[in-house]
Order: sequence, then C-alpha cells, then structure tokens
Amino acid sequence: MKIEDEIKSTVALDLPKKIILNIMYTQHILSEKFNEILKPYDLSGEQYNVLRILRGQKGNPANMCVIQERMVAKTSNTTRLVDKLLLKELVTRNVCPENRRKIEVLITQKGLDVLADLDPKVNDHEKVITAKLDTNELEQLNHLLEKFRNQ
Amino acid sequence: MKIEDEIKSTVALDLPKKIILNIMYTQHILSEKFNEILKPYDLSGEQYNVLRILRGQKGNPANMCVIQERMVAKTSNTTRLVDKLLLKELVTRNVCPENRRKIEVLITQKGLDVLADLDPKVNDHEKVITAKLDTNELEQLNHLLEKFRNQ
DNA sequence: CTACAATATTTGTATATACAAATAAAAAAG
DNA sequence: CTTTTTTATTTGTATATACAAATATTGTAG
Repeated sequence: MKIEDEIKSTVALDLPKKIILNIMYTQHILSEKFNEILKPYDLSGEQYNVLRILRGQKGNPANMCVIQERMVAKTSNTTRLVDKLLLKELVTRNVCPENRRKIEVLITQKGLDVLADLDPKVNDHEKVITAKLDTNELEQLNHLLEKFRNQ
Repeated sequence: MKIEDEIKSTVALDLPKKIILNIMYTQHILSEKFNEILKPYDLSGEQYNVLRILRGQKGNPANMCVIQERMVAKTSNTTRLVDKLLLKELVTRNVCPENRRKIEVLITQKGLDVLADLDPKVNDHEKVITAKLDTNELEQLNHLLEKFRNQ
C-alpha cells in the first residue's frame, strides 16, 4: 500500500514529505513485528540491542558509553536498560578497577543462551521481511538510505 | 556514514540485517531532528501528527478512531494525546450527539495558528533533509520502501 | 597539592508507549 | 423488551524515553 493510503491522507503530499513519512511508518511496522518475536522472551527491542552489543564484545566487558554509542537508538537510557537485564540475570555489572568512573557490563551464559535461542527466529524473520526485494533492490535501498542520511 | 559504522558493529552484517538496521537508525535520526523543530512549540511528534490530521479534516470533527487510523504510529494513545492538546487549547473535544460513544475532536484557531507558524519551518526542513537525493532517487527510495513493506 | 575542568554514570521528573482491563453506548439476537 | 455482542473510548500499570541535574572520579593547570 502507498504511504498516502496507509495514513489515509486527505491532503496531497509532496515527495520530501512522502519519503519522510514512509521511513517513519516503515520503521514502526518493523518494530512492531520485531517486538512480537521478542515478547515471549520478555525483552524490549532496546534490551535486545544491548545484549547483541555485549555478545559482539566476545568476552570483553563494555562500558556504558560504549554500549550507548553502539545502540541504534542512542538516546536510550543505558543505565536503566542494564538494570532490567541485570534483574533477569542476563548481564553482570561491575565497577572498572582501572577507572572507577566506568562500569564493566558483561553478558552472562544465560544471556548468551537467550540470544542463541532467538538467533534462528530473528534470522528467519529478517529473511522473510526482506524477501519482497531482490539482492539488487536491497543494495539500492541500503545505498539510498545512507545517501539520504549523510550530508 | 555506512550503517555498520554508525553502530560501530564488531560483527559482519548480512544484507537483510543491514537494511533493517538502516531503516530503524534513519528513522531515529529523522525523529530527533524533527523534535528539535517542535521543541520551541512544546509539541511532541505525535501531538503534531494529531494536529495535522485535524487540520486535514477541513472543519469536520474527527473521532478518536479516525485519528488513530491516520496516525503514523497507530499504537499511540490517542485519548492522552488529545488530553495534552486540550490543555494547551489547541483542540476541542465533545461527545458526538448522534452516537454518544464517539468523541468529536476539532482543531481550534490557536491550533491552526501554531501549525501555520510551523509550516514554513517544517517544509524547509523537509527540503533540506531530502536535498542529498535528486527527484529520481527520492522516487526510487519511496518505491523501494513501499515494495519492502508490502507482502 | 588544590582548584577547576572533563568524563562516566546515575537519578529525577515529566511525558510517552504498550497492552490489558474497564466503562459506556449502540446494535443485534432471541 | 431483555440479553448479548459489538463498537468507541478511557483508565491502570509497567516500562520506556527525553532531558536536565546530580554525583563521583579522574585529569590538568597553576
């Protein structure tokens, strides 16, 4: 469906408006679908993002600011996200001995197990959701989004 | 910057993952920039969205469910969004006389004035933010996003 | 060494979002 | 006409987000 129809617009939309609404709307749909996968695991999208970052550290701890700068939504409150993951015993948190301002966050085995369980579901979902476009179109979309973002 | 660099990914990302992250990330950047424009007017993006829908009604009232189905983020809580707009006297709210389950929401002159004040700023911003792509590329991006969304 | 600046994180507060349950009115069924 | 179902909206609750202020530690300048 065209974006004008998705939001049942009663007024004409110029191309810049359409693009912006289209990106906003598409992201909302994507998040919604992704949250459905995460729901049985009692994880929010942001919490999942933190776990993925921690796994990517391959055993090395990550500071709060490292997590923050790697997040898709960089304005998220990392402290409170880590709090929630700590309660579920998916991560550990310790003061860094070399610099006591910093915090070392590590993913636990339980956290890794949850991600391992999610991996095939997430991958399948990503394959399905991108299946409407061929490789060439996907590469083009990727390229256009990056060009769009960069000044 | 490429999406892998924006999120400082330590692991390789396949094309479906890249596309999805790219859309999510681009939307966050867009929202952030748009919120800067709205901030002096003490409006959230969702509140602005509701005002735009109401103006599009051209004098006719809109029910809560009409607003909901026209919103970009359809999961927003329309009642509480309208509450906030009511407090700022940007809308009025009345029970529909023909069907007392329904609510008639109308934009006030003050609401129209705020939108009129915002219009040039929003349009300029949209022009600037889409200026990196030519018309052809914008149309292609639009087309690819719609194809991506639709099964 | 002390004062000041910079860095890293946490906390407070207001608002927003997600989702289920509650309420209320209208429509349909019996 | 009463009961049940459907429709429209509101409310409760937990979590999330935005943003400013507070706290704590380290680094730097004099």
